[in-house]
Formats: sequence, C-alpha cells, structure tokens
Amino acid sequence: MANRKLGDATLERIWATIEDIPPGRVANYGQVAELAGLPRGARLVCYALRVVPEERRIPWFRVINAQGRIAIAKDSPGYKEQAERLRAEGVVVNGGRVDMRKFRWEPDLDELLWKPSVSWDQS
DNA sequence: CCATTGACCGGCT
DNA sequence: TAGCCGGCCAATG
Repeated sequence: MANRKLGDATLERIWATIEDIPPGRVANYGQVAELAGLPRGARLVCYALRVVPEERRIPWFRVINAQGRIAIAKDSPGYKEQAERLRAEGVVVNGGRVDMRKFRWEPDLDELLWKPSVSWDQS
C-alpha cells in the first residue's frame, strides 16, 4: 500500500471504531475520529474509509456527516447503496438525510440499554 | 519546512 | 436553506 498517508495503528483504530457502531444507528466522521482518539480528525476518517481493504467488511454505510446527510456524491453508485443498507436495518433516510436526533449512535447510552450489568454498582 | 490528501466541520454571510 | 471559507489532522516525499 504505497499510497497510504496514515499508519497501520491509526487506520486500525478508525476501522475498529466504525465496527463498533451498532446496526440501526449512525455516527458522523468527527465522532468516529474522536472515539478513535483523534480529536478533530474527521478527515482522517475519510482517508481511512477510502483505503479500507475490500475483504474487511466494515459498516462504512453507518458513517455520515455531521449534518446528518450521506456524504457520498448523490450521483455515485455508493450513495444509493448506503441509503438502502441503512434502510435495511431500520434507519429512515429521506433525500439522503437521517434524523440524527433519533439515529445518532450514543455509545454511553447504548451501554446502559444493552449491557445493564456493566457497572453502576461497582465503583 | 512545504505541499498533498481525504465520503469533514463549524461559523458566518 | 445554501454556499463559501478557513481550519483541521496524520503521514509521506
């Protein structure tokens, strides 16, 4: 991979973070960067997505921009695919936009909802 | 040090 | 609501 601007460790953290986004929810670039330990590194996420190997099937379609819109060009094939795959798991997409208030991934909240046992009884 | 790259972000017309 | 603009970061040559 000669045309890579990011190191393996960085790419790995970004990809892993994206893999953590649960089905039916979306995250924006800045959020993924932040969770990956790269504050304000939204553009690094763009790059990471661009070079992600085909065999590694990460849920790239769950990543949209901070305005709640699909980031790929509307006339590209990927745009349609992203919308379809999101709808397939229950995310409502209208004119390329998603209501972030309803579908934004909130890691902390999900922890509480899906893994109630993790810890509010231990300190 | 400078330029380059990326499916961005936030503030401001 | 829609653009424009400057800023943003990691890594490379």
